[in-house]
Amino acid sequence: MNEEKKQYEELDEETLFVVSQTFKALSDPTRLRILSLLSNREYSVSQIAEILQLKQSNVSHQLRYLKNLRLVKFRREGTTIYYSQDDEHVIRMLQQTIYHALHR
Amino acid sequence: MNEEKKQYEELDEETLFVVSQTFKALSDPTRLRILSLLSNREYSVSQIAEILQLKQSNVSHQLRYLKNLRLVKFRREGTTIYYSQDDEHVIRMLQQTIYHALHR
DNA sequence: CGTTTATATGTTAGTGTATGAATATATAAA
DNA sequence: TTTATATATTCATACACTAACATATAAACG
Repeated sequence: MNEEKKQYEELDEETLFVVSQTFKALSDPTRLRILSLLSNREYSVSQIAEILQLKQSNVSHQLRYLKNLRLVKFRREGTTIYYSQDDEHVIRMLQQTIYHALHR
Repeated sequence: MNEEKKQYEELDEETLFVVSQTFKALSDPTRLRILSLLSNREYSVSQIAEILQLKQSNVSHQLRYLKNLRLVKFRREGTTIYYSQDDEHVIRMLQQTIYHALHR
């Protein structure tokens, strides 16, 4: 009745950090909206700001955050920078969870 | 070159809230460790605290948090309360993400 | 009832995060 | 090279979150 505790193998710290970071990226409504938008196709920063009614600086902040986690990528075209999603797994997870939330 | 903005249908606020809440639950390392532990089988509060080396009050707080989101459930046996996971979808998502993090 | 054990809750200090205003940088066009 | 446009960054601030300690509640049992 006492030995049963011993079996569980803990997650290593590195994995724990990566996983929690990933979920943290998805825990903010603004980032969720941006990622959800980008799951379809690429958009420029100003397009994102206009569509989602956000300040440009806010969009830039969140895109940097997402870029650091390699959840989005970008390409430049003149002065315009187009962002798109860069992690199929995360996008799939997001869409599944949205579906799940809509059909509860 | 201007009309392409109009198509995107925004997530409604309720869904956005539910989804971000769910991910927020998973964004904290302590809650992740607890949920990961509970994905196998049920454990009492004191067992969780001992296995994960957490303060009892901390475990209780996190369990209440997870319970409010219906991610865990519990049953009482005398003074002991056993908690177990209560959302297959979230557990699956967690395990997939752990797997993904381990094999990158 | 009083005591012990298991769990829950209130409170608070420290830390982290999201946002916006102002400003800087970068590219293109004139 | 000046000007306009798009994006990034810096800085300040308000707010949220985590974890710990202290305390309360609830059940079991003598």
